Amino acid sequence: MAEQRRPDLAAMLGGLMRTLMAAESPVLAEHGLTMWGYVVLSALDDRPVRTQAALAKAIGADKTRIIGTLDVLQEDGLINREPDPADRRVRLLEITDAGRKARRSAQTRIQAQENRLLAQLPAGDREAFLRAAHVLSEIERN
Amino acid sequence: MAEQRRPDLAAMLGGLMRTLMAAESPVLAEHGLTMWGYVVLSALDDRPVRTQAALAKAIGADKTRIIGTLDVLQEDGLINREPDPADRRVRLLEITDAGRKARRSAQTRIQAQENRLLAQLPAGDREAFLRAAHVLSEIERN
DNA sequence: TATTGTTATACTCTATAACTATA
DNA sequence: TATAGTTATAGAGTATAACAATA
Repeated sequence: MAEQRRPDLAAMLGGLMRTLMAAESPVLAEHGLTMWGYVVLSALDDRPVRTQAALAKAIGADKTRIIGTLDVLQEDGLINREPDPADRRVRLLEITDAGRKARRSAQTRIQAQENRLLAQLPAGDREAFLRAAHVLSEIERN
Repeated sequence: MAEQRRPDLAAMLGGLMRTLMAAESPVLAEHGLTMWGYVVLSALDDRPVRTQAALAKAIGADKTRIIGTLDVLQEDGLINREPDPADRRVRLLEITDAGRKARRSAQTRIQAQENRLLAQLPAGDREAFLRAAHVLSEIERN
């Protein structure tokens, strides 16, 4: 159980993130999506989020930061966004069919890119890596 | 070998990075270091980098972006930075004893934090995760 | 008075280009 | 003229606070 010397985890993941972003941003651009646009569509596709405040919290962003993104997604017909009749302060959010289609198309391409990177790992490590990433990404999300 | 549905790797790692940064930035602050200051000290400690241009390339930063960081590190006595007698355009960089001490103290604390996170994984996954992160972080660095 | 979403402001980061001092 | 480092400028991204409209 002795700790071995190793590079900082944050440094390794930071480098990997740069590689991933470089590979994926052209795919997003082809789909006419920004990174934040893709993040928002993904959040709305994976689980319904009623309000902008709930969405902001779900993706770890400030409520003011997502407004421009929502404006564009709405203009592009990728989300619906309308006042809640029961409480007209609130805007109800919903991904449209076009939004779902765009997101899933982008995701397929993005995960294919990711899989090409992951293919450089032995199968056992690859599975453990994804499993571990999933566990660790959910930590402190409370 | 069928691909399973999974969350995007970039999304998982992005969330984990946020967790790591939140945990580690207080440690850096206690040591009087910025994130970039720590990155620079680490690069200079791990392998000698002669010039600012070489350092910038090694850490994936623009040459103009590191200048302010170097100014502070030099003022604080954590690095030496002097013109190369053989080519006075070049500044030779070197970590000082104080710099090495600060870096290693910070790194010990940072890795302890990281190990607490990693402790939530089964031992096999933890080792595979670190191994995979190391392999993947070195990709495309050419 | 409190809450949701919006706008305005300022601040930080970063990228680009212009500059200097050497070679 | 080319290169290492620096400075200046402007642009993007973000955070904070003030605001409008509801409740």
